[in-house]
Amino acid sequence: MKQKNGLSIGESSKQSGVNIETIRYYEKIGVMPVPDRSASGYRLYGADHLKRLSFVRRSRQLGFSLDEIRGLLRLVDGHAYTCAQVRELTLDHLAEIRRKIADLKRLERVMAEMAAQCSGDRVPECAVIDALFDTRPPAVEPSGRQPPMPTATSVMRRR
Amino acid sequence: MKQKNGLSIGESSKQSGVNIETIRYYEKIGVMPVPDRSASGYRLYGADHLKRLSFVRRSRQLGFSLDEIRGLLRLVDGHAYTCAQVRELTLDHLAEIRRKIADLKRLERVMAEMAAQCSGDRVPECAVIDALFDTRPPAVEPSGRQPPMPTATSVMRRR
DNA sequence: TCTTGACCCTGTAGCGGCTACAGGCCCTAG
DNA sequence: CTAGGGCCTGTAGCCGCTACAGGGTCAAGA
Repeated sequence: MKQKNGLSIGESSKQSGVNIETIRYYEKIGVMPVPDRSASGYRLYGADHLKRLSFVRRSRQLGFSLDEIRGLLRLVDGHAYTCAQVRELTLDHLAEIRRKIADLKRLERVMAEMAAQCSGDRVPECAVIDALFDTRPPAVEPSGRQPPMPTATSVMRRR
Repeated sequence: MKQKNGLSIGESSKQSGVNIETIRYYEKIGVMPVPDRSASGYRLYGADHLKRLSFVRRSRQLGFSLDEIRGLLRLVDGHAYTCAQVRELTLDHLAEIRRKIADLKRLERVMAEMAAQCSGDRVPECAVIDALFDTRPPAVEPSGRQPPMPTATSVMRRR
């Protein structure tokens, strides 16, 4: 598997935990650099590629968007980042996570309340359905934009 | 705006809070029924359509996927649902929300810890970057599938 | 009556972040 | 020499919309 000048994409995938298709995708969108190729056209990766792949994976796990990761990588690549810059991105992201948590907690409360209304009866009447058919507008809107989480998380108003 | 046989799509959009394009999209994917048309081909909506639109909107706000909503609507349309069936869907959904909250809270902790390591110095060394480059695997995997939230929410292992 | 502008129509393409294929080449083990 | 796994490129699909382009329709004002 291991050529003298690098690892195959499959080996890199195993070691970094990033899917093969995803590695090629990252290359296509410019998150990963174009790698060297073997004589027969196979991609060859070195230790620096592996580190970068792990960086991207880790950042994705932490919920950074690929765009945010591009920003982080630009700083890293330029060796020009300050800790303060990085912290700012991190804190922005943290704030967004907290917004999501708050939204989901409101959601949780509403769902739990709806479920609690259910008697489990066989009749075609159900508090949940009634609540969903209720046309009153929700009182709490989701806190700002949340593009990484397309399903809305706003909440019905208190009953 | 109001024709004798129904509301225009724009009026329905305003009253239901569902975007015009989204209403047409719902029709295309079969969540909304094909409406009557005026002589000139305009869609005409009645009170039942408005109720259904509100139902879908409300359910989306509560994080139900369109597929789950289709399930709810099938029950409603058949007038054959039991409260127990609906409650089951609701509780499933509630469990998923709770998983997401738990994942996000782990995330929050890790991000906050990382940010706290930051000194704000100008030097090109940063605890956040270091942590992201750290190749150790995360200890906590995300709890099951979470397709509605594509950004991963697994978390690095405790430092 | 004509014109303007708001509305509506269909159809298609794009978003993010992948994933899954189709149809081919390459490489190694038996 | 053949079978199988790996790798290649390119394209299409997933969700839940949103944003066009390129037209038709309708009502109010000059």
